[in-house]
Amino acid sequence: MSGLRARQKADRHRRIIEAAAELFREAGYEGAKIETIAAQAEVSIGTIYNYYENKGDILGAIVSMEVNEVLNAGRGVVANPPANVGDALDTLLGIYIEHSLHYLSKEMWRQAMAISTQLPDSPFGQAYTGLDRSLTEQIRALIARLQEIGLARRDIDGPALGELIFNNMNMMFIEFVKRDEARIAELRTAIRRQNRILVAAIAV
Amino acid sequence: MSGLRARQKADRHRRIIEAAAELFREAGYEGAKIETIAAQAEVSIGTIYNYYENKGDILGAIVSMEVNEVLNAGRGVVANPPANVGDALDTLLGIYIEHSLHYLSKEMWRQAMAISTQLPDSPFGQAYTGLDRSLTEQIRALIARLQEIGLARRDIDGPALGELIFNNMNMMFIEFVKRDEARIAELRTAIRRQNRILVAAIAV
DNA sequence: CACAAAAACAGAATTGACTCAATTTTAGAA
DNA sequence: TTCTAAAATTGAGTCAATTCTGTTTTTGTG
Repeated sequence: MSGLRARQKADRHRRIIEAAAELFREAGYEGAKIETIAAQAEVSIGTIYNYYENKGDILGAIVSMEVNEVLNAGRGVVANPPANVGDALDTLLGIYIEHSLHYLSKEMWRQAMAISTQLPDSPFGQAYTGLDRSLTEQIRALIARLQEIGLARRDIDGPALGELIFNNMNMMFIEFVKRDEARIAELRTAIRRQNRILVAAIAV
Repeated sequence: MSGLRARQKADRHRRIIEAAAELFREAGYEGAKIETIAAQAEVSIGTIYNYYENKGDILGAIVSMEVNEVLNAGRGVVANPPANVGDALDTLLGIYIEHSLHYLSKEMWRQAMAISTQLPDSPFGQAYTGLDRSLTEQIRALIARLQEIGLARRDIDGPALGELIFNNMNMMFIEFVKRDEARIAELRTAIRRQNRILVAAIAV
């Protein structure tokens, strides 16, 4: 049996997330009150806390969906990378960055990032760290692929390089979401400029 | 006249910061109540909010003092760098990292970082961004110095490289403060490993 | 010195996230 | 169908940051 209880549970999860996503978008994270989310999802305040440990975890569920989509989109690039190191990196990181504001506003990103460092052991804190690691692994996979194909030098420390590239992009992205007026195009240009140093060092 | 009002103001600032620093250390950031800080500083709650916009700004004042000390310590290295690129970078970043936990616990760092991304336009948010920029500039200055002396290639994009090195260190530091069990020695080793790639690319 | 305006202070009231004890609903055994 | 234990829901209550308004202190002028 699919179980009445299990079905109701999934349904309530969905209603809470949908209500929260809408309110976060309309009123911002701080502006969206748990009371309002509860009303909109037609559950009580207590029920929300039965499903999520705290307000941040609700945002976390939304962020996780977004990042997982990005990871999926990245798979194609790793499997079939452009024919030189510079373009390969630019394409993969470009996917990450261009996707980033589809569902999440800069304010939501700021909150999500803040919560993940503030409460690294909360469910979302751990999930976020895991997502960062997955992104790092994907970049590492791309580098390994490029080394395999013979586009990148084999004597380079691939894992360390992958982490370096991810860390740099991530910090640039953090600065990007901190400034509302910052544009995606400028972010990509700046990252490309930094990566050029690395590309020169590792391209065969 | 030095002004009674001005003197009282400076005195109250000092008392608030001292009380807060002590309580943050003893009870942690979340554990330190504004009410208690006010009592210990012998001012009212309202007065604290007259001096600082919010609880985060109090922590911010403490963090700023710490980072400024680090910047000062770094000046010596820039003025008189070790005789090869790898050691020069390692020495400067080593100063940053080794100093970092002198006055501030990991929990305080987590809070400070979280606040700076959560409220980038608050007084502390802006100050923190400024501090990051100063650290980046110091690394850039070191690279420029190494290029001058002839230890680093002149055809490298120094500013971009400086930002890359800072961003990577900073992100590694963020992950470090997120895990209570992480050790400074491991952090330095990991950063050294990553920088090795860069050092190989830029040393003459 | 007396006084009015400006600045700073005080702490009660507000606000919103989160808790918890009581109530309701579901599962499944008899 | 009836009953009981377990699971889930509810919302009033708690707690701590922040706001707000009335009071006090300081300053500078006549």
